[in-house]
Amino acid sequence: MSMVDYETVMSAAEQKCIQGGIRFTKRRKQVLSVLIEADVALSAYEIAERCNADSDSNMPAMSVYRILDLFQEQNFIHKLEIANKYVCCSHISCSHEHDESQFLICGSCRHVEEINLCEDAVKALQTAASAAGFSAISPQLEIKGRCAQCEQSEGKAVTS
Amino acid sequence: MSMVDYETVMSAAEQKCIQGGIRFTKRRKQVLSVLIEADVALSAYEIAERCNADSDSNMPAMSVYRILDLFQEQNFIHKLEIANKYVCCSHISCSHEHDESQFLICGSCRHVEEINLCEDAVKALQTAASAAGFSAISPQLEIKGRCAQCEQSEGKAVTS
DNA sequence: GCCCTAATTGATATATTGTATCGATCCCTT
DNA sequence: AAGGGATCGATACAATATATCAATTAGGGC
Repeated sequence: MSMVDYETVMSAAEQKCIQGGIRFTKRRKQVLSVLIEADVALSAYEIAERCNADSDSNMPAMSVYRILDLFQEQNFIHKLEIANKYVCCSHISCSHEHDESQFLICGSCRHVEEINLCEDAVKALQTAASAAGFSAISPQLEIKGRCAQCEQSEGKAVTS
Repeated sequence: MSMVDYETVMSAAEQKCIQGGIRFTKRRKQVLSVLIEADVALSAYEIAERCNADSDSNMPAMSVYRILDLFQEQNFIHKLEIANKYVCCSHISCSHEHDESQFLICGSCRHVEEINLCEDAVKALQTAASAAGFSAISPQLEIKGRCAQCEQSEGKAVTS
């Protein structure tokens, strides 16, 4: 999220918008900025709040949802459906194809960590999925777990 | 879900409640019945509707949520957080330990299919998770994909 | 059997997340 | 400059979930 250079990502996004025939408007820049600069996954309403935090802008949640939908189509962001939150894709400015992404999500505090699974594990998932008639699994995987901090602090079980 | 015998599951649940010192009340029986007999994952409000469908019962959604929480603690059911729906655990009446469960969820139509991953794939997930500081991943895995029917019918991409 | 206590339920309000709709505005193309 | 599609504003509403507190019910000891 903040490992990549802000300007690089923003201009890459702008280029991809132009190539896709859509506009990279002020609203859209605001939302992408917030997501690039966030070090955690954010809900749509949290994104709206952050857009409105330090300016005279009035970003309605409705617009955030519209822009998030657009960004998902463009593969600029991922929705973490387990957490109902959104994160910036770490490969916006990469020229190569969209990678698989795997996210660990803490069942207690909802902390999110991005990991890289070995290819074999991913292949095993693909195989199991196609055996069940699912022709394509999403390149994105959400895994619910329990982060070190929560594990340490108290013993309440992960809701399975 | 309906591969297991209704009576077997209900009485196993009753036994586990007694052992856990909680009551297996009429309300709770209603909810579990609905989930056992459902062949698809249901939302909390859908469960309430089905409870109220063919009787003079008036199950409020509030009660459904309370009972679902309880059942999750007892490992009677799973919440599919990607779909915001609930399914009966297929191992309520098993004496052995709670198995891993993996659910494929169609990103288009939300159809749910339960699969069994090979141990190696699960181990790979566990390893990757602990490398990232997640001490325990949930035994349940939700995988978003695209079911055969949706793949066939139209070409809209899975939201990644 | 009766009472005490804790578990369970009822009832209501409210928070959070997300979708639908329709008119206004902006901006590119001609 | 005008037409038309993309974008945005504004409002309403649906779906999912939590908080709270009073009322009721059910077991366990006497």
